[in-house]
Amino acid sequence: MKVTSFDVAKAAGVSQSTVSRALRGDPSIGAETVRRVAAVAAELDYVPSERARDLSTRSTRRIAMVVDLDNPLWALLVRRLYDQLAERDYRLTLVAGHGDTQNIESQVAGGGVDGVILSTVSLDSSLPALLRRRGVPAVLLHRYVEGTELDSCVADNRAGGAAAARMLLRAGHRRIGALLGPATTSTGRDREAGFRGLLAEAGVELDETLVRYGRFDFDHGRESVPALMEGAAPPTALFCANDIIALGAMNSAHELGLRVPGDLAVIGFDDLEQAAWPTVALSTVHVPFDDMLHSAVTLLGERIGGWSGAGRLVIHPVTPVERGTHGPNDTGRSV
Amino acid sequence: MKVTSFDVAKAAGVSQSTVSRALRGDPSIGAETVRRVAAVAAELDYVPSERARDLSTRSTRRIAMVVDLDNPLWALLVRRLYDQLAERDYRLTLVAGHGDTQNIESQVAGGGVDGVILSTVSLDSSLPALLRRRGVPAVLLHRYVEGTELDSCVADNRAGGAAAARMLLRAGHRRIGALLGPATTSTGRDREAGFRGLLAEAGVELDETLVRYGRFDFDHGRESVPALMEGAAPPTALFCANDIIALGAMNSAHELGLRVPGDLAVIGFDDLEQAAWPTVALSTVHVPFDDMLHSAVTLLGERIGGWSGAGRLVIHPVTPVERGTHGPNDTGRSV
DNA sequence: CTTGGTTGTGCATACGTATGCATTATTTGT
DNA sequence: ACAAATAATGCATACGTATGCACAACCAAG
Repeated sequence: MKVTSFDVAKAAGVSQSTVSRALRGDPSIGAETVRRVAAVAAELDYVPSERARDLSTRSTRRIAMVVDLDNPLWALLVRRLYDQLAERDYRLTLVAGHGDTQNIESQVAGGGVDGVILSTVSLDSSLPALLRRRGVPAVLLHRYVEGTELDSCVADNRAGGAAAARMLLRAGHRRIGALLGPATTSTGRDREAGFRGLLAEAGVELDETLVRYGRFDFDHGRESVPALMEGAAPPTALFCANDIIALGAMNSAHELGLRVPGDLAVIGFDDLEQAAWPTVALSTVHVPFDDMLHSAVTLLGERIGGWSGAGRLVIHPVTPVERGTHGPNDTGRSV
Repeated sequence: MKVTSFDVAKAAGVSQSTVSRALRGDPSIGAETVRRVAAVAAELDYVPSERARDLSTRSTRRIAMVVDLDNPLWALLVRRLYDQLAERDYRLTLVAGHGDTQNIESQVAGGGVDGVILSTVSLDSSLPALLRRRGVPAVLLHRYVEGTELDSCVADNRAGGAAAARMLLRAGHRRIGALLGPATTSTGRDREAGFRGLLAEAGVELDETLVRYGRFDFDHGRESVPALMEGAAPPTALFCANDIIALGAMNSAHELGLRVPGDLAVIGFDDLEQAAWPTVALSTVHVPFDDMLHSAVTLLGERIGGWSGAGRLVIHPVTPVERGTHGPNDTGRSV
C-alpha cells in the first residue's frame, strides 16, 4: 500500500541504500543517478517514513515544550519559539505541565523528542532531575531551579521588581500593596525579593496585610482587589507580579468604580502585547522574551550537539515601561 | 548505554517478547512473570523507546494541528484541544500554517502523526487534497472547503452574522459599517453573507464605502476605524468579523476620543475570554469552541479507527451575547 | 602493464519494539 | 491413565530507513 524506498529502488533500478543516499543529497552518489531517483520518487509520490527515520537516526528533530496552558503567557512564548525552532528544522510538541507526572515523564523521557524546554517547573519539580539522569538535553526557560545542572534562561526578575517599586515611589506612592506570584516559582520569588528589597532600601514599609500570594492568573488580580480596597487603610498603588494579574486587578477596580491610577495605581510585569493597547496602557516591566527564547534554543542546540558541562544561567536585562497606570494618587488618601 | 527491553529480558530471565507483553498488560502472561518483569524494569529504570514503538505499531499517538500562530484565537483552541486529546492518550504537535508548503506537507504526510486537524486552510489550499490522497485522517476545524471529502466542524457563521446585524438594528442603528475577514476563508465569507443577508432582509442598505476586508487581526480593526470615521458620513455602528478585530476597533476609537457605544457601537464574533472582561464588555456572538473541538476529535478518532465514508459537516449553533458595546448612538448622527 | 587512488553502488545490518505462530507445561474430562 | 484443551512462553520476523564496509569500474602515474 504505502510506497517505501524499496519500491523507489526497484523502479529506478538501484538499491535501497542508493535511494536513501540520493534523496538525502549524499555526495557519493552520481549526478545522473540522483536525477533518476528523484524523478522516480516524485513519480511514485514517495515520502520517507518519519517513523523509520526517527528510529534509525536516533533523533526526531522534535522539541517538547512543557508549559502551563492556563497561563496566557504561554501563547506568546510558543508563537516565538515555533519560529526559532523552525529555523533550525525542529518541530514543536506541546506538553502541559498540569498533566499527571507519569504521563509527562514518558513524553519527555521516552525518546520521542530530542530536547525539552521547561517553562513551568516549580522549584520542587522532579522533572529536571529526571531529564539529567536520562541524559535528555533540556533548558529551563523563565524559571530556574537551584542545584540543578540544567541550563537556564531567565529575565532579571529581581531588578525588575526593584524597577517597578521605584516607578511607584517616584509617582509619590507610599502605601503600596502587592499581588505576588506563587512562592514555589523562582519567578515569583525573585520579583518579590526585588520589590521588597527596594522598598526596604528606600525606607518605605510594606504593610503585610496588603500583600497577597496567588497564581499568575487573571482571577488572582480580580479577586484580591476588593478585599484589599475594603480595608481600613487601602493602598494607593498595587504591584502585580505579572501583567495578567494586573489586568485582573484593573478590571476589578473598574467594577468597583475606581479610577486607575487616580484611585489605585497598578503596575505589571512582562509587557504583554495587550499592555500596550491604548485602552489598557499598563505600566509594566518589559521582559525580552525573544532574546530569552533565542538563548534557550541556542543553549539547547549546544546540548543536543553533545556539549556537556556545568549548567549555565543566562540572565536577561529588563526595562521599565512607563505608561498610564502607575501615576500619582489624586484623592489625598496617601500618607 | 540506553537500556532496552532486551536488557530487561536478560535480567529477568525471560525473552524480549515476554517483556514487551508483560509491560503492556497482555493477559497471556502469567501474573508472577508480570510482577517480576515490572520489578526488574523499574530497577533498571527502563522506559520503552517511543521511536521503536512508533515504527513497529505504525502509529505515533500524535496529532498535528495546523494553525495560524498570528491569530490569538489559536491559543484558545490549542488549550482546549490539548485536554481533549490527552483524554484519549494523544499528543499534540503544532504546525504553523505560515511555514513553507513543502515543510508543512512533510510534517503532516510523513507518517509522523496519526491525524491532522486543520484550522487555517484557505479555500484554495492544497492541503486537504494532499491528505486525502495519502490517506491521512484529517478534520477541518472552524473552516471548510467545498468539494473536499474531509470532515468539517464549524460554527453557524451565517446565522451568527445575521444575529449580529439584528442586534445592531434593534439598537436603532441604520448606518452600519463592517470590518470583514479574508474572503478566502469560509469563516470570513459566511459571516459576511449572514450579515449582509439580514440587512437586506430588513431593507437596510449597506454603504460599501463603510466595508473593509482584512485579516482577522488587531491591526485590521485599529487601522480601519480612523479612515471610516473621518469620512463625510461615518457609521454609528461597526460589525467586526471577529473579536480581535473588534478589540482593535475599540482601541482605535479610544485613541480618537470616541465613546463606545455612544459615538460608535461595536460588535464582535467569537466571544473570547477578554470580551467578558468588565473593562471590555464586548457584545459579540458566542462560538462554542469546546463543542466544536469535541466533535472534531470525535470525528477524527473515527477516521483513525478506519471509518471511511463521505465527508461530514457538523455545524454548531451560535448565541448572540449582549454586553455593553452595541447600544444606541446618542449623538443624533444616525439617520 | 602494474599499482594506487578515486568514484559510484550494493550488501548487510542496526535501530528497539510488537506480534503471529510454534512450542512446552499444565489442567481438564472421560 | 490418556487424549484434548488451555495457559504461558519463546522464536522469528516485520516495521522502513540510514550507514559502515566491501566491491567494482575506471583513471592517472610510474
